[in-house]
Amino acid sequence: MSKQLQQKISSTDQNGVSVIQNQPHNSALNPVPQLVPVSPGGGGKATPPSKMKKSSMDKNSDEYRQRRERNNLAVKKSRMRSKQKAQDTQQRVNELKEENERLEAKIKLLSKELSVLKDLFLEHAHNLADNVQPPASGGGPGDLCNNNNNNSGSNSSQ
Amino acid sequence: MSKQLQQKISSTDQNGVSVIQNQPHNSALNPVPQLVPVSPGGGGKATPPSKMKKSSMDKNSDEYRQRRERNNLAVKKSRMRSKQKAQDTQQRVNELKEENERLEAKIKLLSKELSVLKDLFLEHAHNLADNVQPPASGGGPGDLCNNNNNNSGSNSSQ
DNA sequence: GCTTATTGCGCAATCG
DNA sequence: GCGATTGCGCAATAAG
Repeated sequence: MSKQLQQKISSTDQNGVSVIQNQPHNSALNPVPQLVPVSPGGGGKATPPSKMKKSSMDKNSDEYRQRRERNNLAVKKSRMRSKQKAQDTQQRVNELKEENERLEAKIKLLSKELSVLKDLFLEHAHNLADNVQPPASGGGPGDLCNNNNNNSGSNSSQ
Repeated sequence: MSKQLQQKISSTDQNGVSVIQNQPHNSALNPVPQLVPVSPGGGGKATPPSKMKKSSMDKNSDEYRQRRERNNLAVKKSRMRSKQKAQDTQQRVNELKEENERLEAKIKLLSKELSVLKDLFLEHAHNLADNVQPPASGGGPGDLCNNNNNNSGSNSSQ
């Protein structure tokens, strides 16, 4: 992760020329009339800086083709990985979303349970304050011995 | 989103030739002696199928260059978006992870609260049983409110 | 049937 | 020197 100038540098393309002539070795059919510069070690050259690194710069060179092919392979591999990673990340998102929902559901349930228990507590406190034991009137669940059974299904492991 | 054959088809490259000569119009510096095939519509062409769709196939054609340039732009744009999207996805993962942790913490807290309340309840129930209710005669367990309480401290979720 | 968007691929520069 | 990444352009499709 440290490429910025590459853009400019790579734009060497602009002045340069890239010829692609894809034929490793099996040249059974060679329809292309060989339009390669073929000016590697030779003389002239009009390219400004003129690098001329090695003889490997030869497009005809066997070595050049090998290097290219290897690089192409590497590129393909790298891209596959990259794509795979992206996919994995996407999947991770989905998984996390699901887990989130589960957790929220659990929170909801626990909250409800807590609320019920607190209500029970309050009511009981009232009863104590008012009297000692008024007959449980209507709505209120005065039954203290009937509470901890709703959580039976809430222990869904993780 | 449906490419599979493209691989094979695109490998037309293999027999074909791709010449890149990057010079929109601004040819201030033109060190390269123009090594373009220049055999678009003109000459024989040895490419097997030989499509020759239109005159737009001319590499020299002005229109061709324009289309190429536009496509290059589109490509760049598309790739930028793609990259952006990937980044966003990654970020989403981080956010979701954080939220997950928050939720789990909350669950832990609620569970603890619940546990405490339940214990309180139990204790109270016992008191009631002991005091209000006279000890039921006989050895039988007169405690009616005591059946499912072993789980008091065992709110171990996951 | 045009245009733009997306995708696979190869090249070259660069990084590690 | 070598493989891995990355920006870029090309061509074939897909999508609109």
